[in-house]
Amino acid sequence: MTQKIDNDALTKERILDKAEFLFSQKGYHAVSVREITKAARCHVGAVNYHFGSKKNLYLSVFRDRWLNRALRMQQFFRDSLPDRESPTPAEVVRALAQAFIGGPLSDEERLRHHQLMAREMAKPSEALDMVGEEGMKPFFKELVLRLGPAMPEGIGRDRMMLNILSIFAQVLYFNFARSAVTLIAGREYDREFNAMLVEHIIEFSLNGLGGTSEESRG
Amino acid sequence: MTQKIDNDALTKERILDKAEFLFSQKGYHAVSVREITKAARCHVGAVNYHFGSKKNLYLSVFRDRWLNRALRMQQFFRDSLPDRESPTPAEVVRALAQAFIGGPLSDEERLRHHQLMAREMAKPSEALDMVGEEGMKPFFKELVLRLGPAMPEGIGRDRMMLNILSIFAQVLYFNFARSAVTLIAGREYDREFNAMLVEHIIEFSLNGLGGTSEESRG
DNA sequence: TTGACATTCGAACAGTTGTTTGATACAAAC
DNA sequence: GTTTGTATCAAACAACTGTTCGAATGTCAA
Repeated sequence: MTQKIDNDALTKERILDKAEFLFSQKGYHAVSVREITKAARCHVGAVNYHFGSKKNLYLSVFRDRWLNRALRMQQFFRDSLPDRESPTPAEVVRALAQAFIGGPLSDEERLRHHQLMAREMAKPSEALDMVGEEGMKPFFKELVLRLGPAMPEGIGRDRMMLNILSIFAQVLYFNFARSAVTLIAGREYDREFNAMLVEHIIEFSLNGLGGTSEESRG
Repeated sequence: MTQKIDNDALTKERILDKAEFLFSQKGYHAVSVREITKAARCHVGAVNYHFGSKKNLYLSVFRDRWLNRALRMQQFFRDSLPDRESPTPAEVVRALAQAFIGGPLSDEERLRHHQLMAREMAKPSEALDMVGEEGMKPFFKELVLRLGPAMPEGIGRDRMMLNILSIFAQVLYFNFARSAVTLIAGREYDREFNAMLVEHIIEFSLNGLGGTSEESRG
């Protein structure tokens, strides 16, 4: 009764995958259900059958895809930290940047991930509430705890949050604003440029954090 | 023959204004012509009469509104620079950040401005080409010229561009991602928080630039 | 007043939107 | 075999999309 053998779950999964791709590329309203089903090689009713509505399909993308990836990146970040008790801020920032720029995600996955989030930030929906509570907030709290004790003394909680946000700002920007960066920098996102970006964000962020370490020359 | 006396030009201007507001808030596809005309208190045909098409209305928003504001901010930046021959990178960055965060724009104008651009970067259209060529590229070239001679020696052109992009990344982010920042930071964008943001971006950017000055405590 | 003009209005256009429905196919349980 | 539950498919739904059209309106020049 649950599923046939093969094509059943696959159809739902195909829809989810194509929907995520198209939503990330064009945004919610610019993508029609028919465009999704065409890409997923199924019929229009399939979306409402499997997900109830277009809106719910969009939420499912965040629940079943985005959140998983976010947690994977967070785990990668923890595994990248040195074994010692209290890593230096520099080490935390480096692990953070590497997890979110390099990390466990393929280039294409990362592009989807950050474009979806950028759109969600530009016009928040229930999706942001959900992944915000279950994915972003807890991780942010964790970051504050890790960075807190070792930060330049006297720095306020507010100031520290802003620092972390500035790091995410760059990670997000250099992913979702690729076209503008390409236009301005006159460079494509090839392997070499990607590597340069990683190094730049790490260095810029380490310095920005307060120049707490000479490790910034990475 | 050209215009009536009053309501003529005003209708076109009202459409442009409401269109800009709605486009910046929801994005191109999420806004219907009827929604715009309803907000502008005119009739559906008015858009096609005055602008030809919805797409052209969108382009007009960038041509007649966005570009003007960009140029105004750039001029404000120049006027903020000290009179001396070659301002230090710190002075340039400070003038830059202040022009784009504070500057000649009202809070609401700035919000519109950066949200429009963020959307355009997420999915570029002809609009980005246009304002890219006429607004962004020339200003970027100017920045490179101003910063170039005084930067930490040996820094590559590429690296310098990335530094500037990282500054813009923050300016853009803290404007278009207000909801996420509010969610994470637990603070509204009140006057106090805005002031803190300005100071943070300047400090973070000055440090990120390479810690070239102790002025960073500004 | 007359004519020319630009603008407004209301209605309608054809096309697309998300969603619903009923028929059909198919596998597993009885 | 029959029954049961699930998935696929095609057709249709009403609502909305951007755009076009012709009549009406108001304003200026002659």
